[in-house]
Amino acid sequence: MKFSPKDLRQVTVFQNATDDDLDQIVRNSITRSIEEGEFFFFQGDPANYLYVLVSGQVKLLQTNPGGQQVNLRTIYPWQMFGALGAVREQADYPASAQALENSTALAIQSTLLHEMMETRPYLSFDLMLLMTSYIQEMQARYRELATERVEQRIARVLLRLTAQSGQKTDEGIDLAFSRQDLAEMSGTTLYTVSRVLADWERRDLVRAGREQVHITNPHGLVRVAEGLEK
Amino acid sequence: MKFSPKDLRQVTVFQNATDDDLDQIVRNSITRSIEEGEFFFFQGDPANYLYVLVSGQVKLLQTNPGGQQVNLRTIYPWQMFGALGAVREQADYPASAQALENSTALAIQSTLLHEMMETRPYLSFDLMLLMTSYIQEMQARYRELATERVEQRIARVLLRLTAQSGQKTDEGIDLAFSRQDLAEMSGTTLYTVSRVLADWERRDLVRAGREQVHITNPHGLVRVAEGLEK
DNA sequence: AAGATAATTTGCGCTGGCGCAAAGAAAGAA
DNA sequence: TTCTTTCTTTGCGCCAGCGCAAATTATCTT
Repeated sequence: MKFSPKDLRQVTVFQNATDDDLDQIVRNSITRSIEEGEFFFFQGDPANYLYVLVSGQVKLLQTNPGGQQVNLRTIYPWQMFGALGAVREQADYPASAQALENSTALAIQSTLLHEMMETRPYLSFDLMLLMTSYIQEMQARYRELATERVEQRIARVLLRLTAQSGQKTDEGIDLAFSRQDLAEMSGTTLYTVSRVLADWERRDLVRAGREQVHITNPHGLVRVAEGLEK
Repeated sequence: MKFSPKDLRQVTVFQNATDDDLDQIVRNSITRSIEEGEFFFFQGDPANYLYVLVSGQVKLLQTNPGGQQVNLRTIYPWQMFGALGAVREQADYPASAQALENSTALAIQSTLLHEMMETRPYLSFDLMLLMTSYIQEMQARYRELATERVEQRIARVLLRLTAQSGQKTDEGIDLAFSRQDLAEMSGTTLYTVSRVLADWERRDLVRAGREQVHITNPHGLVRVAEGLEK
């Protein structure tokens, strides 16, 4: 997986970086490729690197003491991950990062980031803006989990995924996720996801396949997410 | 409610500020006092100010389209709030801020903050650190809500409140919150909170009164939060 | 002290969603 | 092709937690 320093400008936090900055980052970083199912890092590991995904797809997940998992977010190319641990000195990653498909990422030393932040105000500012958007998203998801019922939450997950990664075809939108994935993303179980999708299929909102959801009626799905339907 | 600019150094984000900076902030800000139950701002208002609580207690809450509320966080003196909206230009507050008791806060113009951030790198850096800690907290709470049952979540809320504001007396810890408050904080209903507290009282973990919870056995409560009990 | 108000408790019935288990379907391996 | 693995569906029973309603208790007024 080849890329040039300037590709890094697609990363929101690096959009204001100089060419020199980008060169320096790439020179001092390493490229890591891992296969589907493997992990870039685990929750609790010392956060010595922060990552920029170059290709593939990565999910961030948290595990509770009992071993249950929650999906926090899915990472797409040129998004940063692992930054939460890496911005603090001596911190640990608060989540694990698992590749959903064969993936390549640039691993940037946390210490390098710290050094750069000292002399480049744009960096902490842009990082701060990124963090605020994450907070807002987490707050919204928290509210949804606390107040909305499963059907709505699954609908929201599908709509969010559509915005992030949906492949638009002539007739609707294709999403490639298993029932288990969707369950972790919406805070429910794969059984319930399966039943809900089956119901939606009867109502001609989606067509569901193995590790695949095809949204035929996005507008109807929005109505479900709003709680208007039913 | 009188205070001097130097008091602002208790605010984590201002701990590295110069005396001049603090003077300038106070000179360009206004002090707002409101009574219990009133709001400093509402979700959706344009975020023209960010606040520092001087005295009292404020809760941040989000309302969904259907009108249901979720408690996001409780603010104590010398904590900042409303910053999430205020750091972005032209943004709205993502939550409402309601006084839990008569409260006074310093209202700092968002534009002033923006200006200061341009020339004072420590500001965006410290804000960024603050934001990362919020994210981690929200992620943890999200995970709890998704994977843990009500009893555990209420126990965690009580323990979190203990750490933040608990008045330690000879025999345990006093917390002043209504069943409704605790319900909103743990994502459940006041009925369930009432029943759980009644059960805990039988098991000598707490003593409950009107708008009051007295934790007699914090260690036992930790066991409940961990899911070990029962 | 009596009345008004607000917070809390608790009985009761209900249901949304969980999760086991077994069967079916799709994809991959040999 | 056949076997294996992985994902998905669905019947079934169950229960945690919800929420109404009515009673009880605490606090505040006058």
